[in-house]
Amino acid sequence: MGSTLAGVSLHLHDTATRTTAPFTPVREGAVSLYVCGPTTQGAPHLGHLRTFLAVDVLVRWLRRSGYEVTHVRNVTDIDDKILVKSAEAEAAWWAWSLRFERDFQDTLATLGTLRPDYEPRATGHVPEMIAFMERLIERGHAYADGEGSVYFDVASLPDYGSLTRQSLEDMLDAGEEMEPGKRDRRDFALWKAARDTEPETASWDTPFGRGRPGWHLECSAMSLKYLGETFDIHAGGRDLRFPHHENEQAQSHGAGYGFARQWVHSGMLTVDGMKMGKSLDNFVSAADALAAAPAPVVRLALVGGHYRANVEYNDAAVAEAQVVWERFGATVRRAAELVPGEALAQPSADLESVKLPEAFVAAMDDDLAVPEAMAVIHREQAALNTLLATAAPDPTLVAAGLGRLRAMLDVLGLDPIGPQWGGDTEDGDAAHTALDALVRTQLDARATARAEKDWARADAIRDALTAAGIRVEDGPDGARWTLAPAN
RNA sequence: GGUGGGUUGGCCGAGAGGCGAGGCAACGGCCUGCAAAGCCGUGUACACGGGUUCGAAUCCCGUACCCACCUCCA
Repeated sequence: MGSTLAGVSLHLHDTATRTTAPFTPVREGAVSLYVCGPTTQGAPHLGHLRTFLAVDVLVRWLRRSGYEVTHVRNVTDIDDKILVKSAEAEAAWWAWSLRFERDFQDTLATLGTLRPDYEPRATGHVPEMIAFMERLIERGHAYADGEGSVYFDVASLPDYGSLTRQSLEDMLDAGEEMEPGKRDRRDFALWKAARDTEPETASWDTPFGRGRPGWHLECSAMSLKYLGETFDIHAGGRDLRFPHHENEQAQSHGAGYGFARQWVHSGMLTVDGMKMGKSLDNFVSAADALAAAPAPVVRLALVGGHYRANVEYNDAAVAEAQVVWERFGATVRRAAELVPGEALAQPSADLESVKLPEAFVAAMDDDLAVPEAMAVIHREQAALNTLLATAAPDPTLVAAGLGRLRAMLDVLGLDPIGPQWGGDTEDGDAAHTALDALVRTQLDARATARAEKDWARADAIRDALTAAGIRVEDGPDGARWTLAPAN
């Protein structure tokens, strides 16, 4: 690790400049990355997950490239909707929030994502937010309305709108109702005054009155605390660009901080071409998706496209991912059987020493061109399959090909026998060992029948195994078996 | 109305001035006792109309349609 950093190779697209340029972090060899995490108002759906999966691939690639990555993903654990929904459910807002925070974390773990280095909660950073607001007020970019709310003075910041290229005049046209405490309807809330209808636990005392965090402010405060005044990458879903990211940037620039040097925005997950979401009621919950297909298949369906493009999610896409995933697994397992000793249970860490094919590196370095990288993976897989089809494949060559294939798949979090999918537990499992012994007796009987050219008996045995969900494959070195896919 | 993105073969999906990325499906072949798996081959596609060029899916002009954000949204 670390040695691959010779020269800048990764090029990343920056939403702010709309260009793809060489990536150079503030601190050589280290990358600081902030991503807007979930608002824990409800169960995760696939649209939410797509962003975090895209970031996961980015983090994996940065680490694989030798960077030391600090990955921070916040949890918005208090907001209007959390209060409304928890009240409707007659639950404490904080219990409601934690429930879905855990749901998100469990789901992301199921999908094989690496844990962020920290997942700060908004409610844990009230003092930092107060300090941030005081600083903004001092510098003339914010004002308190005297009722407990604090607003950002949009007109005070010349570069407001620069991230999304919107002019202040145009924003006036989008007619939003003027809230009483605002000086200008385009101003946004940094801090929201407590309301009588809301629980006592949902507000905090501040010099400006009692209230609770505004959505935008928390991200500026938390990124400052954990990543510093200037950090490398701010990531998030494309739909967050305005107002959220624009407002975050306004706050941090207004406070005199460099803030994010680069913006990475992922495309939306779509259904029939339209953004998956609650408002259209076209979303697929993570739970439903994971009940319908294995986790790695869902993962493949979500990370297989380019991160900046929209990804269409439907039954056909899942079915295709399923086929591709099974083929990856079949090739990797067949190859692993031929590599002596440790290779079977080779931990992912060892894959880091594998030299990746240049075409794969070039694809990933080109703004994470996963579809192109996939093409390289398929080529490597075909070559390995060809090798495996020969009578007595050279184990050294098999090991090399297997290492390359697994290492590439691992970058996408899709190594079929990697630790995130439980490793190669199938072979260590007692039930599997017993089943293997039983199936072997059947296969031996079939081999005898075949040797005697008793095709009827041989086929009857195979049919019985097939009916039991066992797929028989004849190869140059005899028959092998696999469990037919469950889904 | 403003801002940004898009329209590629049966389906999905890259590419971005000259060589048909890749995947799924289909068909054909090889292998096989037959299968399965695997391998090989087969598709001349780039919304429409003009233009630039020796050459355009790729550049320019125009048109149509779609999507996202501009309000909470990953």
